[in-house]
Amino acid sequence: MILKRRTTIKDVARHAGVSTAAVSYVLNGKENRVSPETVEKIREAIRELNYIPDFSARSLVKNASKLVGVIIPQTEDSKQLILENPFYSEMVSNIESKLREHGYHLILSGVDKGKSYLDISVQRNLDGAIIMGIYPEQFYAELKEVKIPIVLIDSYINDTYFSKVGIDDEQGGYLATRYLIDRGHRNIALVTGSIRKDGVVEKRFLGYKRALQEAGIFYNPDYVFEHSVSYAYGYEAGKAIAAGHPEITAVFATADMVAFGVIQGIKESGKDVPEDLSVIGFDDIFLSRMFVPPLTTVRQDIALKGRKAAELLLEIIESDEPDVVDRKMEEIPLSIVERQTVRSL
Amino acid sequence: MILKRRTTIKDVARHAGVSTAAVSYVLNGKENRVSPETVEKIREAIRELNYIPDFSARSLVKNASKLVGVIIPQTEDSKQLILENPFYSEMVSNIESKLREHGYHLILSGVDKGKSYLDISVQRNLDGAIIMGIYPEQFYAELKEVKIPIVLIDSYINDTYFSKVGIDDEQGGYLATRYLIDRGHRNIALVTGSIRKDGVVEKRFLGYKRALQEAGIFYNPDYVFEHSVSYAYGYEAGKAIAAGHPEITAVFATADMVAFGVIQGIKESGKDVPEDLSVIGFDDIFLSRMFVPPLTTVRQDIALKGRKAAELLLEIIESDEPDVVDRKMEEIPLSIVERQTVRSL
DNA sequence: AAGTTAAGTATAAACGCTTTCATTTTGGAT
DNA sequence: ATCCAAAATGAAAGCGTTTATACTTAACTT
Repeated sequence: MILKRRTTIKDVARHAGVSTAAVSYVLNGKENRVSPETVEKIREAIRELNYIPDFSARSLVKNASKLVGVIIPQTEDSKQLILENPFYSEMVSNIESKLREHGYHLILSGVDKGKSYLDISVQRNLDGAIIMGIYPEQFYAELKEVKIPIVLIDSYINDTYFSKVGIDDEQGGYLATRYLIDRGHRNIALVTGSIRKDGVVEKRFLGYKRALQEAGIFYNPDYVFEHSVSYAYGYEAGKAIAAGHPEITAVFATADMVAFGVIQGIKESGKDVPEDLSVIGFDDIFLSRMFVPPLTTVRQDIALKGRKAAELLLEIIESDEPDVVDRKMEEIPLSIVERQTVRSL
Repeated sequence: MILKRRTTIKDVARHAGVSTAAVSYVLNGKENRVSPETVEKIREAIRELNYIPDFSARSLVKNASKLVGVIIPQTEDSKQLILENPFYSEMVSNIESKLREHGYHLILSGVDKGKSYLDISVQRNLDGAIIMGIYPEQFYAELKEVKIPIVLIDSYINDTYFSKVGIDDEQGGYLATRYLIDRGHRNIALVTGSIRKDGVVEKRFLGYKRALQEAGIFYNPDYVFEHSVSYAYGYEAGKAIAAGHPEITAVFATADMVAFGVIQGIKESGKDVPEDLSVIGFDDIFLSRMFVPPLTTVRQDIALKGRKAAELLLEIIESDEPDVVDRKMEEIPLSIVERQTVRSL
C-alpha cells in the first residue's frame, strides 16, 4: 500500500500560482480578502487536484475539531452499549443526521466503568458532547473541567453548567399511574430500572407515588420491582407478579422495553394482558405500536429529543460567547397513547 | 469560558526537567531510549499535570488517527440512519466495544445520497472503515482511492481490495425456503427489500429460487413482494397476501423486521399466524424471541458479525504490511431457529 | 591517557493548516 | 505626475506532536 502523499494546501497554492494564505482564505469563506479572479483560480485548482482539507491540522490551529462526542449507557455486565434499545438508537440516529447537516461528525462511545470521559474529549479536542443517561457525580465534575459545551439527555443533575433536554418525568410517572387508577386499578406494581439519584426513573417513581397518594392508595414497597432497564428483567418481574401477587391488577413499567418483558412473563405464567393484568409502558418506542397486543404507554417524541439535543449543542458551540448562552432545559411534551394493554376494571 | 491553555508535552518536559523528546518516548512506549529514573520522573510529571495527548497533533505527524469510520445505510426518503433496526444497532454496539478495547474511536455516519465517503475519510485521516450494506459502484471505486483498510459487511462486491464479513445468504435463503417446503408448503411468497446487485437480498432470493426448483415448484414472480426492508412494507405486503392470495400458505421475509410487519398485516386481515399462514424471517434479532408469536427465523450471530468485522479491520490496520494481508471473507455460521410462526401442512 | 563505544538526552524539522502582519499592487484623487 | 488609501498578496509563526539526527556524557578498552 504505497500511500500517495496527501494533496495539501501547498499543492493547491502552487497549482494556482498563489500563496497558501490565499487558498486558506477561500477555504474558510473569507473570500473578501482575495480578488474574485484569484478566488476562481483557487477554486479551480481545488477541484482539479481534488483537494480535501485535513481536519487534524485545522483542529490544531483553530482549536476546534468539528467533532461531537455522544455517550450512551452501557450494559452493567459487559461493556457493550445498550444501543439495542430502540430508545437510544432512535436518538442517536437523529442526532447524527442533525450534526452531519451542520458539518460535524459524531464519535459514538460508551464510557468504561469508573473511567472518565476526560480522555477522549481532550484527546480528540471535542467541540461538545451529548450525554445520555446518568453517571456517578465524579463523572460530571471531570466533564466540567474540559470546558466544552455539554448537553445532558435525561439527567437531573443540578448544575447550570450543563444544558439539558428531557421530559417531565415526574409528571410522566404520575400520568401513567393516574391513568391506571382512573380505570379502577388500586394495586399497581412498578417495574423499573434502578432508581438512581437524578435519573429519570427516580422522578417517574415519585410521580407514581404522588398519583397513589392523591388517590388515597397506600404505597406498598413490595409492589416496586427495581432492577434494570431490560426485557429480561421485565420478564422476570412479570412472572413474579403473575405468580406471587394475585391482588395486583396493573403494572406500570418505566420503559417500553421492560413492559414487553413484563407482558411476556405474565403470558408465560398463564395469565393474559389485559384481561388478567393491565400494563402501561413508557417511551413509545416504534416497536410498541407493533407489539402484540399493542402497548399502551406514555409517549415522548424520541426523535425530537435527539434533534433538540443536537440543535441545542450546536447553538452553544456556534455562539460567539458560549459561556454566556444560558443553559436551558428543553422540555419535550408528553402524552398517553392508549392501545390495548390496559383494561378498565 | 476562559479556556485554560492545554497542558502540552512541553509543560511536562519542563516540569520533569527533560526534553520533549524524552517525554514523547515514554508516551510511545519507547522507554528503552530513556533511563529508568528519567522515565519515572516523566511519569510523575504526566500524572501531576494531568497531561492528555492531543490526537490531532499526533495524527498529523504519525499519519494515523486511531479513528475508524462506520457507515450504516440510511432510509431512502429522509437522511436518517436506519439504526432503529436492531440488526444494525447490535452490530454497531459490538463494533464499538471492540474498537474501544483497542484504543480506537468510532465515527458513526451515514452517507448522503450520491455523495462519497471520500471526504470524511480524508478529512479525518481515518485508519479504516467498516461499511454495512450496499452502495452504488462508484462509491466503492472512490473508497479504494483512499487506500485505507476497509471491511464490508453484507456485501458481495467482487473486489479483493475489500475484506468482507458476511454469511452465506444464498444458503440462508435456500434453508428458509426449504424449511417451508419440507413442511408441506408449495405456494410460498417472498417479501423483501429491493433486490440489488451484490446485496444480500439478491442472494437470498437466489436461494429461494433454488429451493423451489429443487422441489419442482414453479417459480411465480407474482409471489415476490419487493420493496424495502421495513416493518411498514412488511405490513403492507402481509395485508396484500392475506387478502389477495388465498392460495399462498407461507411467506419468507428476508428480514425479521419485515416478518413482524407481515405478521401484523396478516393478523389485521383477520387471519392467523401460523394457523392460516406460516411466516419465516431472517436474522434472528433479539426481538424475534420476544415477538408474539415467537418468530421462526434463520439465525445469524449478529454480535459476532460486528465483532469479527472490527477484529478483521484492526488486524489489517495493525499489520505492518497492510497491503500484503490477504483480504479474507469471514463467514458467520447460519442456522434455523424453530419457534412458532410456521406450521406443517 | 587517549580512544572507542554505547547510552542518554536534546535540538530541530516536519506534519497541514490558519492567521497576523508586513509588503506590494491598484486605482483614484489631487 | 504624485500621493494615499484601500485592496490584494505573501511570508512566517504557531498549533502539539514525533522522530531523525546531533550532541554529551559515562564507561570501557587498550
